[in-house]
Amino acid sequence: MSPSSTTQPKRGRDAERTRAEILDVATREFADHGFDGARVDEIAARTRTTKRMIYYYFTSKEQLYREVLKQAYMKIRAAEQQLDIDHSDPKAAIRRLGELTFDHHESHPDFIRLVSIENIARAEHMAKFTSFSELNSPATAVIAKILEKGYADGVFTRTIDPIDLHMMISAFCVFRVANRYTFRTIFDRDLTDDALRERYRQMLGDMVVGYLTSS
Amino acid sequence: MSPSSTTQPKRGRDAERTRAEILDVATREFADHGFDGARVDEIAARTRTTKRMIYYYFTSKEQLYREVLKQAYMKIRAAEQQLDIDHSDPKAAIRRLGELTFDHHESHPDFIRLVSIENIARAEHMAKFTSFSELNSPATAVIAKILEKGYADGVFTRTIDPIDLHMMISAFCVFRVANRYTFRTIFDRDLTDDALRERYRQMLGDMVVGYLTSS
Amino acid sequence: MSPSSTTQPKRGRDAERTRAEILDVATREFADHGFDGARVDEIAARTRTTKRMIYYYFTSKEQLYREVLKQAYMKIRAAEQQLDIDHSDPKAAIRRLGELTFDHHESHPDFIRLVSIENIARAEHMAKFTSFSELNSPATAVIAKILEKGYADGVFTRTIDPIDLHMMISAFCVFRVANRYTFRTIFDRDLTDDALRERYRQMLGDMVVGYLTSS
Amino acid sequence: MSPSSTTQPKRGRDAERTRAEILDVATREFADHGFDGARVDEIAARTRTTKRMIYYYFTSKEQLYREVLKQAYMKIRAAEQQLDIDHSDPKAAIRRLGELTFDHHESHPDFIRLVSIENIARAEHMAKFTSFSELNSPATAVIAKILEKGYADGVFTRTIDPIDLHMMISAFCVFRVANRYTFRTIFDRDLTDDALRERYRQMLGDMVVGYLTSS
DNA sequence: TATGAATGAGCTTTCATTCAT
DNA sequence: AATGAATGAAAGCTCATTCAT
Repeated sequence: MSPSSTTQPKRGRDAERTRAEILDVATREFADHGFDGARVDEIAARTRTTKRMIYYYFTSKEQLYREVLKQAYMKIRAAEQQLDIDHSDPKAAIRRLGELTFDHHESHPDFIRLVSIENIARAEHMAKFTSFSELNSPATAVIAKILEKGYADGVFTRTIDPIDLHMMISAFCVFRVANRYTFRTIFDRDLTDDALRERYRQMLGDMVVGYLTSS
Repeated sequence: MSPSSTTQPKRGRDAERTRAEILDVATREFADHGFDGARVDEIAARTRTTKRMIYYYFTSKEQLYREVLKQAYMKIRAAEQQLDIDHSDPKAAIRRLGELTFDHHESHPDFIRLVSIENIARAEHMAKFTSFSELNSPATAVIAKILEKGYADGVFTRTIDPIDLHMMISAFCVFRVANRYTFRTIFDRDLTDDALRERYRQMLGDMVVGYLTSS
Repeated sequence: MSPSSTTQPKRGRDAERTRAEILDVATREFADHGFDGARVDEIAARTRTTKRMIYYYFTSKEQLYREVLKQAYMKIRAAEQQLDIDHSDPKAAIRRLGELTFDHHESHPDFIRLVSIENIARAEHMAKFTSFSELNSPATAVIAKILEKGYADGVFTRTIDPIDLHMMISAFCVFRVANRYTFRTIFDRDLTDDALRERYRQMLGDMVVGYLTSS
Repeated sequence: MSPSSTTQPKRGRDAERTRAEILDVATREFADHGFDGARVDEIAARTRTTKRMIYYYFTSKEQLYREVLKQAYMKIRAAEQQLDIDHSDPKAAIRRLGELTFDHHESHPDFIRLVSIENIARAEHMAKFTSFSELNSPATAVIAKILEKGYADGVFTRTIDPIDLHMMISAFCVFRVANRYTFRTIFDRDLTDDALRERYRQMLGDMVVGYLTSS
């Protein structure tokens, strides 16, 4: 319908594809080396376009990084939207949420690296985004519902703020992925070893349920 | 009073002091900006010596970083050696250990930043150290003893590996400090806010004791 | 006259020319001071471009040196291709070849200096070239032909390998140019003095012919 | 006898020994890397003394180099003094001189490298020596005598200046050693190969005798 | 005589960015 | 919309040398 779509459809789509490709390659580069360690030249080299194009589309290294970060969060949040948990059994539900979070972090190490990188930068890049509401995790809403049911049913005896519980779960899941390198070096234990996954997955659930039901 | 104060020359001399000063300033610079973001010029500027001296003492930026990291770990471990916990009441003991860890991380944010930075680098700088045994946390030994007593007394009902429990505690304490910037941006909550400290401090103890006593 | 002369922009553009200019100036700098003694800054200063451009075109000081060396050899070889010698009289022919080599070395002292420099470096820079076959002197082929005719005619009575004869001639011509400074200092004789040129030119011919005809 | 020899004989001798050791190590370093390529640190590292001592004894890198060069020439000249040639047969005598020169150069590649290096520097370091007369090769005097006898006996028919003949011989011997690296790279022939030595040794004699006896 | 500590000056190289069409 | 060529500024690092006793 749009005039451009009829006159130069290939170009238009290519532009979108090029942008996406740059973003994709940049995500890996930033996740691998941090903001300062990332090289615009390297990103360009791994793309079918040139360095000049990166500036053409993204203006600067910093803005490119911001777009990378934004997209990473958006993808994560989109995935979280899918959270479909049966609330009939609160214990099982909160355990299930923990597992989903656990699996999710494990399968998105680049995202976790970007978050670490952003924290090293004191989140000053994020601060330049226009909107944040869209980034707020839908997980907290799910947690809130589960807690509500749990308290109503009397199966949860200790009260906790949903955001705090989200933090507790995240801490466990993030640490395991984010700090695995130094942890392995010091304790000679690979927290992300396949053989240990199930152990930690269950430990998380036990920990959360233990917290909510004791006292 | 000291004889050296009268004989010491105008410049330099105390090589050990100069080295220590460089290390000190470098710790802040690396913690603030990461390895690639840190500037040797900046470190020099904040020291009474020159950039040349940094290379004289530390050979390269990377070796300086390694020394910074090593010293950071050694200081932390030295502090942990002080852990003096009364084991008579296992519940109270493990709670106390959690609090000490909690306080410790809170008061050493630079160390936590360095650890994050090192994990971004996949711990490859640490890997170049000669010895690691000295870095192994004494906390795990303390935990082991507490658990032993707890199981013997029958107050702890769920078994856990000491290293895993150390991980659980660390995850909570580290996340709160390391990820506070992105967390605040997204959830509008400063995890290190003074007003919230006691809440999280207690939450950690409840979480650990809850885990060990439930089931 | 050329259309490009009217449309060309103010700065740069002719990349090939810039490259050639850098190469030219670099040749002199390396020939004058050796690899380690040469200064990239100095090369830049004598060019219409900047130091940055040198790295843009040549990546590193070493690669620039390699290109300089390669080009020097190629120019020399191209000149040797012109060798047009009448083979009818073998004695005259080999004498003529000696003279051409003699003149050639005299008029290319920079090339001889570069060769000395490369030998100091044990030819390790040359070793990084891809192909050498192109550098093989065409002079040896010419020598081979002259020798063949000489032996067939019976005017040459001593056999010698063409490459060895090339070496004998080169040794004489190269030494006179390459070692003239120390020779002059010690023997107070400038081997490249104009007044002596003809004497040495003829001495070379006599030496070669003497070798081939005696015994 | 001297007072110092009785009061601190060890020190005195050590000083001389240290100087000699530095000179020895420096010779190799300069011969290996040229003047600019040589590293004072490296020389110090390979000595039992410190870098500071090098400056204590030799004032500067350049003066150290000059001493190295001077000593190298003096050793060579001292060896040449030994030249003991039977003059009864001029042909055999000049052939013998050539062989001695040939062997001499082959066994002192470092000297030849230093000479090349000095020529790269246009002999400006040598120019700063106080005396040169001592450096003048005694070989020319020997050559002069042999020539004299040869002309008197009528076995040599072509006249040549002794210094020029020395040059002719040196050119052959020096080139073979000095330019062997580039020569091997280009012609795939190692001029200093053991298997070829006798061939070139004889070629030199034939060349010289051929020159002196032809025409 | 001997020396450990210090250093100014300058080197090669890198990097994000913009010019000019 | 797209791009090859160019670049200012600064980074990490090196080197011969001297200070201060």
